[in-house]
Amino acid sequence: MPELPEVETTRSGIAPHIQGQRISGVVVRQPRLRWPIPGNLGDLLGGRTVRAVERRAKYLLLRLSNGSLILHLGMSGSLRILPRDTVPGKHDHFDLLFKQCCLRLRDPRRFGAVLWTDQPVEQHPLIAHLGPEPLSEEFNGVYLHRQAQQRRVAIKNLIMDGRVVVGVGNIYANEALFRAGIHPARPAGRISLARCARLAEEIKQVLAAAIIQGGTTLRDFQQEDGKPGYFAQELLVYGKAGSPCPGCGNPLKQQRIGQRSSVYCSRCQR
DNA sequence: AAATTCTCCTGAAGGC
DNA sequence: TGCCTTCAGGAGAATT
Repeated sequence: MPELPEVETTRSGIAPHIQGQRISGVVVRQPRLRWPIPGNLGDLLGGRTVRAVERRAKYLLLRLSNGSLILHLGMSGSLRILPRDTVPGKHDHFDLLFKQCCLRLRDPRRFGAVLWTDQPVEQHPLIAHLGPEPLSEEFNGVYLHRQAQQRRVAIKNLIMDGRVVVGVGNIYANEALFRAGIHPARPAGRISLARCARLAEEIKQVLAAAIIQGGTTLRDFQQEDGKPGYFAQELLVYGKAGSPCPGCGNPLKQQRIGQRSSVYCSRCQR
């Protein structure tokens, strides 16, 4: 499922194909995503050139001269670059057509989004109140520790809260907490500065490593060329409940924390 | 105010 | 073989 590494992999994959290219058409086959795809996208986008392909949190931003197209992959979405005449599949909901190719959104569970804004994208309601990027210097141990003060919520929920830090979804939250030796259910306010620093560092490390591998493919995720991401083979705990802990050999436990499945070692993580 | 629950959706997997 | 139930989850909205 697309988290930050998968979205960044998608961004870097599609950018060379569409940056500087003119949009010749828009196809909407199924407008009912998380929010309806605007009906006038054809008029807004037709003939415009994609100036830049950027990412903020898990949102992809296609910058045009008259505004920005905001794309979100939800949890089962993927974007591919295809020949223009490729026959669409069942869940291929949206195409942007270019002279040489087609950018196609596939999203079986339809939790994704295709939105438009003609305002500065930083002011969009979905983006304006987001926390810092995890790979930025702004996100560090001191910052995380400060955010955790007086908070009784589980640390795993805190690092998955987009107002605190963006882009950390369930897979990488589990992995980072294991690598940092912190129990996912530990109250956020009861973690020392040193351990917050370790956690912030592990979040950065695991995200950066996953970007290099092209993200994690469990079921749906595909890179822009249709290939899977290869970070799944480097996951230490996610999806491995019952297996021996890579650190101590004890069976990994699974527990729901904040409606999310969490995997951890009760011996290595405190 | 903070924390929890609900909601959208499809497909895989398990039970009988 | 097939139908039913359960689970998975990003993140905004609603509720406690």
